[in-house]
This record gives sequence, C-alpha cells and structure tokens, in this order.
Amino acid sequence: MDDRADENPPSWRSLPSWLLSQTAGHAQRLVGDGFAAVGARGYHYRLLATLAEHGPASQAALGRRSGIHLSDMVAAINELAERGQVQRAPDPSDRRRNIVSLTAEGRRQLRLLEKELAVRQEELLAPLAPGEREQLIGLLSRLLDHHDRQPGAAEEPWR
Amino acid sequence: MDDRADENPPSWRSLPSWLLSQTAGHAQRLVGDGFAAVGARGYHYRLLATLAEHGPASQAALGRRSGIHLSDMVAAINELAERGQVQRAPDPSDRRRNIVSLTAEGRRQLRLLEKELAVRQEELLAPLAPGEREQLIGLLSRLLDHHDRQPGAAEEPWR
DNA sequence: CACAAACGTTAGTACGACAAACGTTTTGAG
DNA sequence: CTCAAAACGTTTGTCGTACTAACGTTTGTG
Repeated sequence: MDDRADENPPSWRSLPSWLLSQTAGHAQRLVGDGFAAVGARGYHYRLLATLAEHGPASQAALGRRSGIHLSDMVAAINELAERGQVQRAPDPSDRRRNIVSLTAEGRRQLRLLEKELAVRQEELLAPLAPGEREQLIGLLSRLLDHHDRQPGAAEEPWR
Repeated sequence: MDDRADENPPSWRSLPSWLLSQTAGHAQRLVGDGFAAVGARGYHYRLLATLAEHGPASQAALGRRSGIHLSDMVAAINELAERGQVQRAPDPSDRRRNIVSLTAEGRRQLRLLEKELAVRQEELLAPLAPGEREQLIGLLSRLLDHHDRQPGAAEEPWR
C-alpha cells in the first residue's frame, strides 16, 4: 500500500533554500567525516586555523576571529588542550585572560585537517567541471556577501 | 590590541563547503523566521505539504515521504495536532497505525506557510539575476543528485 | 572609589538529524 | 495454528552548530 507510492518528488525539493540546506548537509557530512577521521570537528579546525593565521590570542579574541560563540569556546579549547594541540596560559598582563597558543602537535594536526579538507572539497564538487565550480563559488559568495552585510534589512520599512 | 585586527579573512572562508554551510545557514534562518512568524517550523511545513500531496497516511509512511526521522515524528505531529492542523486517528484496519490527516485548519496553515516560503526565497536570492538563479539551482541540483545517489561510494576502493 | 566593560565560564535552548530500546500489533512460514 | 519476524509508534538520549542568560572575576575609567 505504501510500497511504491514514494516516487513523485515533494514540492519543496526544488526550493533554493532546500537545495542549499541539503547540499550543505552533504558538504558538512563529508567534511565532518574527514575531521572525525583525525579526531576533530569543525570548531577545532577553525580554531587551529585561526591560531595559525593570527597567532596566540585570548579566548574572546579567538572567538571573534573564528566566528565561534564565546559560550562554545570553553569546551572546544578544553578539547584541543586535552589533545595537546593548544596551550592555555594565563596572561600575566591581564589576569582575566587566557592566552591560547598553538603547540607543535596542533600545527601537525592542522596540516592533517587541511589535507582532509582538500580531499573532501574535491569529493563534494566531483560532478562539476572546473568552470562550473567557479560559477558556483561565485554565486554563493555573492549570496553570502549580501546576507552577511544586510543582516536585518527591512525591519521597519519606512517610518 | 584586538580592536582592528579582524579584517583579513580566515582561509576557510572561500571553501565551497563553507560557502554552502553559510548560505544554507542564512537560508534556513530566513525560512525559519518565516515559519516562526506563523508559529511553525520546518518539520511542520514538510509534514503539512506531504499530507496535502499524498493524502492521509500512517506516521511511518509520512516519515518516509517527508524524510523526517521516525523518532522525530511523534513530537512534530503532537505539535501539529495541538494546533488543530492535523488529526491523528487509529487505523481500524491495523491497530498499530495512526492515520494522520490534514484538517481545514491545517490546509489554511499550509497556504500561509507557502506564502511565507515564496517571500523568503525571493529574499534569499535577491542579489541574483533570474538567469543566475537558474544557474545556481541547476548546479545545486546536480550536486544533490550526485550525493543522494552515491551515499557511500568508495568505501572499499577495489579490495 | 565606584561603576562599566571585558573576560571566562556554566547552564540551558533550539533545530535538524540519528540511534537504541521497548511494547504492541500484524504477517508470514513452517 | 503457532511462533517468530517485521512493522509501527513511542521514549529517551546523542551529536553538531548556534545562540541567550547569568555569574564571578578582573580591568580600566569617570
């Protein structure tokens, strides 16, 4: 009775928002699997990468730069610290702060993660030709730019 | 010290997977806000739409068709039933089953949700010209097709 | 000095997705 | 016909990303 009735596609399957959510889901699964393969997750990569680019920083500064919510920093840094990939030391010049810095182990892990990342991006874009990949990247970048810049827009139309 | 140091973009900001996740995030926020404006969320819309397309069904069939995990159906249907948008009645011909069906109120709600959805899609794609929107939809559809069809691929390369 | 701000931390919420376990009911194979 | 397998609905809990609220500590400033 319900066996073969599922062939016609639901109406929402062609909505841009649905396509984005679904492809993003696949992307995140791919990348997440890659990270998990070396015992990490997204936050860890973002933190390690941010540290590598900007150098040691307080948790608050790190959160701002990596776009990770302050409330989530504690756990993420704890996890990295447990793995010996970052080091948390009190800032002698400001006792509110912990200065977080990359260890050699962290740098090694970052290299692994970047390698994984590259593989997974390839996998993600596999069905697209080089030109199409650039098209996609361009279109998505424009969408992202637009919505990052105009977070609220049209809250109080004109008044 | 940390004031103006955040201008250079993190390396991962141009990764396809990141672009997808972020744009999908914006999309989901937009659509989610639209749904919330009429007291619903994504699951509710998907269930109502599925019911409208395929007619009454058991929870299990509904879950398969809407792609919602069985474990999440109970709560979602409870919520819809509380709002009087669906009706849950035991199937007389199979006492394991609850037959879920749309009420007039549910149909009304679905129309509201669809209107919201259309508005939000527009908002989402605002920065793109019509031709570009089709390009994006085409590219995303191909990615989605590929990854839906090849869930695992390359698990045991060739033994 | 007093107060506001920044910092780190804890706890809780939301949403989409999934896994494991359980009792009930139906069905199919011996 | 019986008994085991399968389907169904349900509960409980987990994960990852993201966000809010509150709190104590430390700092810097009016």
